Amino acid sequence: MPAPRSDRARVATLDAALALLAETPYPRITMEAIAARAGVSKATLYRWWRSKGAVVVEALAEQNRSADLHALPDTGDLLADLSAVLRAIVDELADPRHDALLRALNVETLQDAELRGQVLETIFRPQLRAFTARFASAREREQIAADVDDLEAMELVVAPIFHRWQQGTAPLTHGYADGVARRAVRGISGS
Amino acid sequence: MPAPRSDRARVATLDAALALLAETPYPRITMEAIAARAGVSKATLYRWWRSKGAVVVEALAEQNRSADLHALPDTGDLLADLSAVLRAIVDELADPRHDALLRALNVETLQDAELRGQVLETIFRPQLRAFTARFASAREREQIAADVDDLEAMELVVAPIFHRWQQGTAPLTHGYADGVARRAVRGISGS
Amino acid sequence: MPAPRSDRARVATLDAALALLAETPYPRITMEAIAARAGVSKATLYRWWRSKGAVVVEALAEQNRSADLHALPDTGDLLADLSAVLRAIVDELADPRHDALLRALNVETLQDAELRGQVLETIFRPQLRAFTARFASAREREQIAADVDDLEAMELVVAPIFHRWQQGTAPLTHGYADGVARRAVRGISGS
Amino acid sequence: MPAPRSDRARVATLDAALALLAETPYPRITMEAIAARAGVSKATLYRWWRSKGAVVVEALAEQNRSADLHALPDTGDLLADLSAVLRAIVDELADPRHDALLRALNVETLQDAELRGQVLETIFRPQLRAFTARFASAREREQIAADVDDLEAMELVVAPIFHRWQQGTAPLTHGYADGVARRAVRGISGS
DNA sequence: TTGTAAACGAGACGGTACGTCTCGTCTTAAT
DNA sequence: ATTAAGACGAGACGTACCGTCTCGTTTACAA
Repeated sequence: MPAPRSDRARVATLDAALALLAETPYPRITMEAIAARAGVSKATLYRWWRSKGAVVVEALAEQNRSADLHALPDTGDLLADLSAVLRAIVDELADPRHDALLRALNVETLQDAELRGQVLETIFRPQLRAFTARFASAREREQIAADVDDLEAMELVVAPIFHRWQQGTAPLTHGYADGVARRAVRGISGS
Repeated sequence: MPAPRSDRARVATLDAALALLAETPYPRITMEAIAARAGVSKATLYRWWRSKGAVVVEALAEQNRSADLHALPDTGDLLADLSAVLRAIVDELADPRHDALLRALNVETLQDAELRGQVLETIFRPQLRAFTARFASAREREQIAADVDDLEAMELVVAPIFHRWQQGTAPLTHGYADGVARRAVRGISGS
Repeated sequence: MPAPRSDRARVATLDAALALLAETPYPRITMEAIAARAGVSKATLYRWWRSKGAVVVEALAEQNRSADLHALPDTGDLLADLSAVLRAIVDELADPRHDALLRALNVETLQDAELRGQVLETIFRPQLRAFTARFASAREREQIAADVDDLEAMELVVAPIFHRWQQGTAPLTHGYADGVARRAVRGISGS
Repeated sequence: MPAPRSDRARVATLDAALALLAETPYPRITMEAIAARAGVSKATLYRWWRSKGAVVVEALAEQNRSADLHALPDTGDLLADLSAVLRAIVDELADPRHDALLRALNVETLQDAELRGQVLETIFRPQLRAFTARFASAREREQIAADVDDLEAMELVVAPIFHRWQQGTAPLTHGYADGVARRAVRGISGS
């Protein structure tokens, strides 16, 4: 009998969050600002989201759904394909917009296990599936050891990239992406 | 006649920060609380540190200096040694105290490039040197490919652990540590 | 054709208001709470009453109607009778329940002329009539000057009590009630 | 050693409160608005005053101090003097500005015993002293009964006026003021 | 000059209550 | 028996304040 949840409010909120993320340093974004920008009341915000992080995570998840980035190339050459993927990631991370977004996301998930789970489901999982697909084809060609599962393989491939990005241990270049791909492919290959 | 910077205040501040980190969720720690706990005025705090993050980073750096964790075992068996190291890291990360500390550190460095650099110098660099020492011995035995530098090797080894820890993609076990060590050693090996 | 006003809702609302008045400091009573307590929707509340004050005034008027406090003693001794009445008022005002109720009522009527009129009609007027009856009998005995009307007389009698109650200028005792009665009777007496 | 209370903030706050009282219906005045108008932070407001009412009471007390309305005429004719005073009060209450102020004041004191005490000290007491002075001179002429104290006398005189003002039982005219004065003087007179 | 203590302006926080507004359901009478 | 006006419950919504908190600065005094 009560009025159902307003989809307008929901969409406006997520849009506002994305817009603010694009123009404002993350920690300076406030619930107050999101509410104002969305033309939505704070009461409504807090009714549906626990925190700024929760809004942002859902916004990014939404955005991720529409985008169908989720397919890896399959030329038959695993090393080449992974190199391409890692280079693409490196390029994305070089974009200040994307960089800021990802930092914001990590700041939140570092501190909130529930959001971590949500990100896992809505953002990480689809990407893992893309890797799984590519790995399946590689396994047919016996390019991957039998005792390595898809998650382990994916993490060996991508973790060094994100590590360098996050810690800033050294410049994040295409060259590094190629090196990581080479070492990772060797690492997961059978014999 | 001018009073020089009070070392008492400095030490008290860093101690207070560490104490608070041990008992309070990081985002709820405030400069106010650090000042109160240290018996130091906020003015003094802000005179010497830019932010909560800066205090915390310096406190952890200090702590890191005293501890001499910085040496890897060298039994001649690279895989075994790295497995041991990764297992030790996994154990540390399982400690809620350590877990919270590292999350706090990452939250700050994600958002502040200057702190990132500071952490790099005072915390990461010493650890890298420990790996470098171990890798040098491995290179003599030709267990590491010539075109892999120490930083690249180290990141291949440790990044998957930290990735899984941070993202919570799956449980962080000794078994995973062993697997990562195995794949990474293969990945950086020559021939 | 339309559904008529639901008496159930009306009664439930007024009952809820009285119940809340008995247990909660007035300014902390809310329309929200009245609605919830009465099992009535806020829309219904606002359909029939302009404000919290309007609900409360009607509730008290209702309550006042059932009670037939409205008769003054008539022993022939005007001073004694008025003393008794004023002592009774003093006793009522000493009851925290009654005290709170009357404060709430005054808070509302101070700020809302319409409610003031309503209270005048439903609460004050019946009490005035009781005084009028007693004064009529006094006039027969020529105990009241001809140029003093009933309202003037009543106000001289009761106002000092309410003034002391409201302003807290001094303790509100039976002794004071007697004094006020004595002075007022003298004040309204002929020659 | 600490910074003392800022008099600038205090004065700005009280001024802002008075200004708002002059232009805005009392219940629509908010702490928020007072803070904004005064250029003072809400934290400072709440540091020094418990509530809106507390600010207003102090503001009016301050204003009252500067004004020295506090002296009654003394022509020797008690009735005439009191008539004049009551007429002056009636005139004041007819001024919408003053009316609103006094209603606001009563709304607060009705609900807050502490404020009531404060008003008693800072506003009522000085006025009582003025009456006391006039009554002293009347007592010398034996115009007041010995068993009537000054407070009792004053309340008999002024309460009917304020009662009619507050309850709106009938129009508040000079004629009524004269009548009240006449009855009250008779009521407190000896013989 | 340095440090301490506390007040300050700014403004976000999480939350409450307001009064309005859909919703569907239920209750009347007048068809 | 059907309809339609409208009262009703539930509760979501935008608006506006609440009273508290954090933060970095400032002020005034002490050492």
